[in-house]
Amino acid sequence: MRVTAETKHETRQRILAAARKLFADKGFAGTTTRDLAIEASIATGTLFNYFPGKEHLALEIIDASLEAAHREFVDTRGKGESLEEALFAHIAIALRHLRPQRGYVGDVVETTLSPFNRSTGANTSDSLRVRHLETVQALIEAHASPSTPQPSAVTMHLYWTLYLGVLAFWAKDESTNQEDTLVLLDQALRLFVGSLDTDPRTVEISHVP
Amino acid sequence: MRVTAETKHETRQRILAAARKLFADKGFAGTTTRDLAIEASIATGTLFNYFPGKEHLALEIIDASLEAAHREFVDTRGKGESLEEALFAHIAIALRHLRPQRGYVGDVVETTLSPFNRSTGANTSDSLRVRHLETVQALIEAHASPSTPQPSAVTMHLYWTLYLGVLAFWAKDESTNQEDTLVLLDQALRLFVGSLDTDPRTVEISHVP
DNA sequence: AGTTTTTTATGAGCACGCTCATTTTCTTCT
DNA sequence: AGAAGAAAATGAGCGTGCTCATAAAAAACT
Repeated sequence: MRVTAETKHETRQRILAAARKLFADKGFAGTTTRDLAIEASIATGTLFNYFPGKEHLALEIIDASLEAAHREFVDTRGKGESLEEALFAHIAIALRHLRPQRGYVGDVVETTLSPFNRSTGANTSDSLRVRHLETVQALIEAHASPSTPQPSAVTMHLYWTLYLGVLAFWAKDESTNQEDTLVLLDQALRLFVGSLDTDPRTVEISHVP
Repeated sequence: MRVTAETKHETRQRILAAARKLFADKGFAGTTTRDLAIEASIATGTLFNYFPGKEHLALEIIDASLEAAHREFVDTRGKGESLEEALFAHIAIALRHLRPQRGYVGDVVETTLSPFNRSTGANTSDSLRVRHLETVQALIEAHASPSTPQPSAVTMHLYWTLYLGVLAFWAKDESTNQEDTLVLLDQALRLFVGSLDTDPRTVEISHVP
């Protein structure tokens, strides 16, 4: 039993290694599941015994990078940091860790992380989003002034929207080291953080055409 | 030549009608190009003589709705309207016109309108985005106070991001008549409009980790 | 060790979006 | 009207991602 379990783990890693290599080389769409199988020395069908699909494979790679980023973020928190600075660092670190996957993050995000995504139970993409949002919410609460209300679901949706927008820009950013993305990130966060203190309950819906 | 030209137009319309019907009935993913061909009484290959692909079909349907919405918007402009009110009306009218397509707008937007989208020249999705952004930019300039700077590319990207976020929410909104979406829309626009007067040039990039 | 039961690997095959050589239909020229 | 050329329709077929009956291997039992 021991042997088999280890073998399974090795096969899993071999598949992930193949995916990292081929996705980076030929892109996500340019890599076929048959390519992956050959690179990992397995049959085409075997891949699907380990992962529910090609997309999930990319998601797992991205997830690992984001987890590493999160650990670095937690380890490097300074004290007198503003909420905006903390969020900026959180995302900037994530982008740095995602750099090897920059070529294909878009392919996965657009179909899987997007809020358009049909939410089919608890999968990796859900946990990825939930984990990120929980971190952000915790940061907001830690920095909240007494007058600041608890962030609503709508507010968090807005945050996620802005986050995806930044990711999208970054994936296509041609500027050196994607430094333009940081300008966008700064503006997006300023917008978001600035909106936290305004009370969203004074909304008028009456001017619907 | 007359006859053929008319016939071609009729076939085109028949395909679009088939797409409207089947996409609404069985969803975008649930409709195969073979289904569409049968419904439109043509061969599978013929469909691709009229449209570059299945996705483009959905896009054209959505585009038509948005064009109708735009005409209505232009026709119903009141005078003493604030920028926020104008943008609100612009989008709310669009959502009303898109209602028949609500079930599958997401499928198209996530892969085609998303800024992740590889921009391959001038296609329908590009023109759709460009047209929308031009309208918005015109509205902003029409309402601008002298102190307000011309909206930058980054600002417009932020707007587009927020717009897609609203669309995403709307597509999944289970509340009666999607009224929750209007709350989100209001908050998103307040955020955006409020940010227009702040000068984005005072950005610091030095606090990159 | 031999037998049964469970787990894992395999690759032929499916449905899909889409292509393209061929056939069919329409137009133009004499 | 008939021949030659142009335009459009056709459906067999390709390459996908993924499935599933079957085979091989491992584990659990006498």
